[in-house]
Amino acid sequence: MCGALRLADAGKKAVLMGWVNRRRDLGQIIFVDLRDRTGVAQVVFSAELSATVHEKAEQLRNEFVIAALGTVKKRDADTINPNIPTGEVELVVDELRILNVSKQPPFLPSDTMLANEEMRLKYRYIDLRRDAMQFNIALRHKVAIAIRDYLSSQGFFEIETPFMTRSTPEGARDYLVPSRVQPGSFYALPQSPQLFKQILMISGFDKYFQIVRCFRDEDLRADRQPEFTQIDLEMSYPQPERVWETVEGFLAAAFKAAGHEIKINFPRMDYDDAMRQYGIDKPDLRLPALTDVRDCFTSEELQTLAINQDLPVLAIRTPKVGELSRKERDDIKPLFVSKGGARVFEDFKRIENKHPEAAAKIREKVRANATFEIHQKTAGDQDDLIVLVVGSAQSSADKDAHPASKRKVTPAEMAIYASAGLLRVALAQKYADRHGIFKKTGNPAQDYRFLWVTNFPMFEYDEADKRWMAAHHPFTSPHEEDMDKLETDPAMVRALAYDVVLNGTELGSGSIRIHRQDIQSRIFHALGMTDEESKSRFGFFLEALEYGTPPHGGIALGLDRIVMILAGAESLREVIPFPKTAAAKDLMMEAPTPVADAQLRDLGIGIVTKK
RNA sequence: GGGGGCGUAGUUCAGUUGGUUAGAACGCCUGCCUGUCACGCAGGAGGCCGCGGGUUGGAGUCCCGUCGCUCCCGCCA
Repeated sequence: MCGALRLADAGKKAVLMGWVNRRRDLGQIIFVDLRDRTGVAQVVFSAELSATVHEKAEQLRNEFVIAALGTVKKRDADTINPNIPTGEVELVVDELRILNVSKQPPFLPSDTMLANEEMRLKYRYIDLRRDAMQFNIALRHKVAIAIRDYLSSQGFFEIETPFMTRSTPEGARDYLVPSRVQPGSFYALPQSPQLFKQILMISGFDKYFQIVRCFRDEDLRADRQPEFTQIDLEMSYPQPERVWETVEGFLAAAFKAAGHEIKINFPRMDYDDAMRQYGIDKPDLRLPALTDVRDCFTSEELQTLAINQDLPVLAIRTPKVGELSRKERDDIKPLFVSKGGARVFEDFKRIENKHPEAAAKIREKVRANATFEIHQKTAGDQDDLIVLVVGSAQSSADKDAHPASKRKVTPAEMAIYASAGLLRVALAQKYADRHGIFKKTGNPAQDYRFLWVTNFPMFEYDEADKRWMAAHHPFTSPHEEDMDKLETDPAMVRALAYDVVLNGTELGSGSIRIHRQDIQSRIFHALGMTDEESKSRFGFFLEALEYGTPPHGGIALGLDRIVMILAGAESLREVIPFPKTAAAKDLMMEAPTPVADAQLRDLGIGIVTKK
């Protein structure tokens, strides 16, 4: 293989096959960098050696596929290329076969400048030839194998579950597959194998896993594709800690396969604390926490500044960003998303001018608050950017009206925390070059900040539908001690649910499940489902629960996201060979497409054009 | 569903206040070149300025619409 040639091979006969990555035609001598999966090697065509071979080599162009037969030669000292692993040798060719020619590609795998997304996706087979993509796909393979091996060694069985299954109206939109044999009926592609894996527990396969494709027909993001791969697992009789150990074990194996030794026993944090300290349920621990600096102001000051005294005043610290110019302060504004009554006080200078005492207190308090920070030594506090997010004086007048207003973090407070949490991340991304926190240090303990977020609320209130929804999913078990509040005070019920978070990305989400039919029914009730409804949607499952279901629980992690972070990529598209665009299209295959009328007739489907 | 960014040569981009024949780099083609490795040198070809409409004496540039790519909010049990 091209990339494998080494000094030790000098003198050997060799055949290299691959693509012409670059050619350098010097007249009587032609150099070609030949590329395959393993790397590049220089092959030499000399007119002196063979006029016919040299003549043929003159026809070579980028991306031609060739076989070069010759002798591996140690390069002269002054012609060694230290920039490539094969740079000490070259293949002196005495026979050249052109296996295939190539049209001029729209872009070259060797280009330093990246073509735009549209081009890359349309000509994905060329984009995938690039080193970076070859590396990412190889990394994905290694990670998947490591996880399989680890889970298998821990006694887990990899068991497949159907792709054509039943639509469940809860949750994400389903991708539907029409049935020809049952006209008018549809299968759904699984959003996850949730019910199947629970059924497997009921079936006695007490440790299950699967690296499995899941499908959700929702709008995309850089870290969301309509089809994505989960590491799905479930086990019988576990405490949450058993699940966490398992996850930490396979993540350690996966990161090891990628060359990183991570420390296990990830820190744990209650959902409430995550929201209060970071304003988000997936905190990026690399960045400083939020600080409530309400007590740094006097009551009069708060009034003067039109700040709501009953709501937190949150300081966002972004290290080493320094003071912002007038223009930069304007640039921040679009980053801010107000969740309801929240307002941004981007001009900290104004507070320093008018309320110097408060400003000094804020600086002190913010710097002292470094709960989970481990490596930001700020050179001096002048270097930090401080932005305040506050509640408008008139906001949250009706706060008691909300069904969740008795929670530890009230909905009105939550709006401020959430707004600040989003801005905190947005600022850090915008000024990443200045604070350098996102740059890899080579120390896994700093580069990869894992976290378990636990004790999520069981239900979220849907303002639009005026009803409670399952925060995780309706098969999640409530805390034992909250069981009595299911009917009386659903807002206060905590779930035995947990997320594993890495650097602000939710890697996975799981829970201990309900294993008793009566409790499952109560949950469906709490979600506003009648007996008839729950029976028609989940009857088979409720029935299964009645035949000796062991306690069980599990989790599912996004393989794509894990690989994305390991690859240092900004988008899932960089680690998925054939991804879809933001509009869920495959630009290479040109999917989806309309289908022939005959096909539709066969399925008993008519198309209604939307206005 | 909403908001932001982008769309000009094969590719990546520049294009001033609306003003001659729309530029650069890389790639491509031709020629020269025996140690290059992002080879070099000389010459050349290559443009529906995403698409449609409007304003204007005149539009790559301004306005409206539309399509595509992208990021974010909503959404993703």
